[in-house]
Amino acid sequence: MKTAADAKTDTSKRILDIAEELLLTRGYNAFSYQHISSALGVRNAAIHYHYPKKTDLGVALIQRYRRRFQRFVEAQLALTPAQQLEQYYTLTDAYFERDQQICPSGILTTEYQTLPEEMQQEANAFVDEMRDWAVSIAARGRADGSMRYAGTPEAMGLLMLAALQGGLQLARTDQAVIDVLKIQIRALLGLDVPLP
Amino acid sequence: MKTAADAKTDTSKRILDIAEELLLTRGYNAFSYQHISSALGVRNAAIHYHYPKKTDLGVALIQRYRRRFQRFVEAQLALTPAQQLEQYYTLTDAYFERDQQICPSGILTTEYQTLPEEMQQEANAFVDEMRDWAVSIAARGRADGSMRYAGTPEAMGLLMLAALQGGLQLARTDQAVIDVLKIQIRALLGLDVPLP
DNA sequence: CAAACTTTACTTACTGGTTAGTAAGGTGTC
DNA sequence: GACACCTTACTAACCAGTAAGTAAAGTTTG
Repeated sequence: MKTAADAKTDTSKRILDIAEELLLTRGYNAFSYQHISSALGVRNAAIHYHYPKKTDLGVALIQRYRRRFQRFVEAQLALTPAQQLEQYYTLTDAYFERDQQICPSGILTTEYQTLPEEMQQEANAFVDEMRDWAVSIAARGRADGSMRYAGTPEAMGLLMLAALQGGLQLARTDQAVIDVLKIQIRALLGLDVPLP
Repeated sequence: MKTAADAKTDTSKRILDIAEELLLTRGYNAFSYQHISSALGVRNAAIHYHYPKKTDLGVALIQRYRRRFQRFVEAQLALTPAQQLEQYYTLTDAYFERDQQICPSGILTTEYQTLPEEMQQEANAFVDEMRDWAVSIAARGRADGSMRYAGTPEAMGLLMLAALQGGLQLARTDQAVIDVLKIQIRALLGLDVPLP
């Protein structure tokens, strides 16, 4: 009898884990099947067995992000907008603390022009989902009166997404960037700065 | 007699121009000397004659950006902060309209971990200079009363830089991003929206 | 229950293409 | 004839991807 865990082979999942690490630190064009196979202790062709083309691996990576992000969002539907923002911050910190990774949308949109079309489409969908979530935080915050800011929720959500995406990249040259941006976004939203 | 123009050979400059286009559309890791030589109609080794290592080309590119950006900043010292911001917007638009390019700091910080150390140092300096300029706009705007915003000028300048850097990348999936961000940043600075 | 097969998850060994980089030579100009 | 600016011709490394084979586990069938 097959267990649910068999659906995704252990090796298959470990390939995704290693590829994810490589994608967020080096970018899609700057990692190879060699990197993965040597990290995993198998031969090159073994990676091709699980993901025949590099495009297949790239698409699988983004799809996993999308599923994960959807669960992340759903798990926080009951939180206040301010709490949701803090969760977003926690996510951002987690990326940076793990080898100065940047967020997936940052890699995918930066390398966009060189990505195969199937990856571009997945990237579009992923960016849309992240943007929708940021906008919904801004919209709910305004609706319940907990956030006060200029402009529309659509624009404010987009600004938060863009600033944190750019911020994670800039943090590689100065790690203080993230904290400064987190505080500034709270300030622009009219939120009280949490006591240390 | 040598003219001043000979200091930088015509071919040498054209290599930089083509490399710049490739860097801002494809990224440093995703363009090769082949791309340049075929675009220029010369052989591969001719590029190596002018820039022996790819690192040399990369460093030369960033240094040219830095000189160009310094002239850009100096040419606008006399403008009001709001006018300086509009010039920054114009620069941002120019990138996007040219084959959906992104800003150099976006490429350099995203690919940062894979860049040779000499390029990393140049990139650090370049990012610092861009950041300083953004901060100075926010600072002068507050000082002369033309801009009203929450937080410190340092934080607000950094936020503008991060948002526009991220925004140029996100614009590849939705071109309306830039305009939305430009309007939102004006709003957050308490600037009147210019009439269309 | 066991022999016969099919499938899974690899391996070895390879191809053809691209990469940065080099060495040596040619050509025109001051 | 020295120098600037290129060429041809090459190397060694790496890249994604493929073909064929293998060992073990699972499945089917007599």
